[in-house]
Amino acid sequence: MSNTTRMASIAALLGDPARANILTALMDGRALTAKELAFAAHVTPQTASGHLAQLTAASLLSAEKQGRHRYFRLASPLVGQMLESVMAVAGPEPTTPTTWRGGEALRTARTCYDHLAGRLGVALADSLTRTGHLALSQDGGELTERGHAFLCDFGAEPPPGKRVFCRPCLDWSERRPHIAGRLGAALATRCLDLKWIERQRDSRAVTITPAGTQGFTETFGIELTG
Amino acid sequence: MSNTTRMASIAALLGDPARANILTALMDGRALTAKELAFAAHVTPQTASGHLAQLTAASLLSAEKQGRHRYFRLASPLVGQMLESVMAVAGPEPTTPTTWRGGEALRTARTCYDHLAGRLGVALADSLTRTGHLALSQDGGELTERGHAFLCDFGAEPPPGKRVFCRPCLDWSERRPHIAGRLGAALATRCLDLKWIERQRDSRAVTITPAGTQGFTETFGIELTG
DNA sequence: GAGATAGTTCGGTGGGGGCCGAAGTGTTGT
DNA sequence: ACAACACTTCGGCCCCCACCGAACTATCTC
Repeated sequence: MSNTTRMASIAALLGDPARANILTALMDGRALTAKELAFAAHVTPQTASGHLAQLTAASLLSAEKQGRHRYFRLASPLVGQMLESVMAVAGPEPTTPTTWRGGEALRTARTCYDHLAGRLGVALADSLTRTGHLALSQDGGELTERGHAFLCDFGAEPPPGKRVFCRPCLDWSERRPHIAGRLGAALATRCLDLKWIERQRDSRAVTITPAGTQGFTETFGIELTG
Repeated sequence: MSNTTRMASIAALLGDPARANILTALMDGRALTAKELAFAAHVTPQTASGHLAQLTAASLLSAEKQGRHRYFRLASPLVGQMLESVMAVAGPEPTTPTTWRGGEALRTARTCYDHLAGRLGVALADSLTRTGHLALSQDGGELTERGHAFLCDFGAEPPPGKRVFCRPCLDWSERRPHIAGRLGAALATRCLDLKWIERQRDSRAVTITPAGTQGFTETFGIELTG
């Protein structure tokens, strides 16, 4: 296969609107699920699945399986550079401010299923670990006795249930683990109840209220500089 | 039209093998005719004409008419950067050495119809003008009496004919005029007869022989540093 | 185990677009 | 005037591929 033929096949992948939407949705470095990408591309999940298969086969995307989800991200910074250079030729606006700010909000704090992710989620996990309340291992986590008391006091005692108690979940924007499982869900629920955070419409992003800023600092020693 | 849609339509233009061949053929900054590009893309002139129309409509190429030819070139350096970034993702080899050296050879000296172009062609025009043998204007040129004698002595007296005697022709790699018309053809013919230059197979490039290097220096004061 | 959800595969449909032959326009050179 | 040449436009053919509905697998929750 010649040089230009390879180039053409790569460019052809970018040339479909659905795939272009998928790629631009991933341009800020986050990893998204197939369903989220289908929504971003305005196509059904089947169609998106086909596109995602093509993009990963061409090594434009890398995929990682996590539970019943598959997270996709740009395979390398080179791909992002390519997209930017095409956008530079295509249009006057480099990137719309709204898109970027939405991405920034998601990086700061967002939900991941029913628990917290983003800088806030990672900071919570760091705080509990650093203070000796929680021990996170590769595929699980245990509360210490002090940690259990601490969380009961906070009002985030995890309810009983068959679901796994605590599990580290790789945070795709921070690339470090946050807390999932019943424990993670209880923490998120309690923070919502306290109105430290608020869900946003049509987005997984959550906003940190002024009460939350104070509370996270006083209770967990968290200062988010985002 | 949204941001990503514009990007997709640009990328779709690169996504066709014929158009990709056309664009890569122009990557070294030269301007080529529609027919040459059709050959490079391995399609018929009609097909190439359609592709060229699309590429110029999208402002990826700029076209300039010269006589019965239309010269196409990349519309801006941004386009070249885009192509390079796609190639960077597409393949391990940035550019094959042979392609580049061919382009370099063409820049040094080549034929343009029946006269000389490239650095050599421009240098010849410069030399004759500087020494007061030739006066080039916007759309023509005249030999001085001394210039006529000089060329007769050199053995490049232009034959009579209906064709225009001398005309400046914009050199697409040097972006400065070289000499066309009967005068340009006579110069080229004489240089070939003297074996100062030799045609190459399957290319418009010409090579300068050792005799040529000496002759161009002694007779015209030309030193090509290419 | 039952139900829900994420993702994939398969088959059929439809539209878009690349390709060339033929014919038309404009320019060049004798 | 005439032939040669560069280039374009038109018309029709045909293939490729994006798309979705339906059905299937895998995982999670209860």
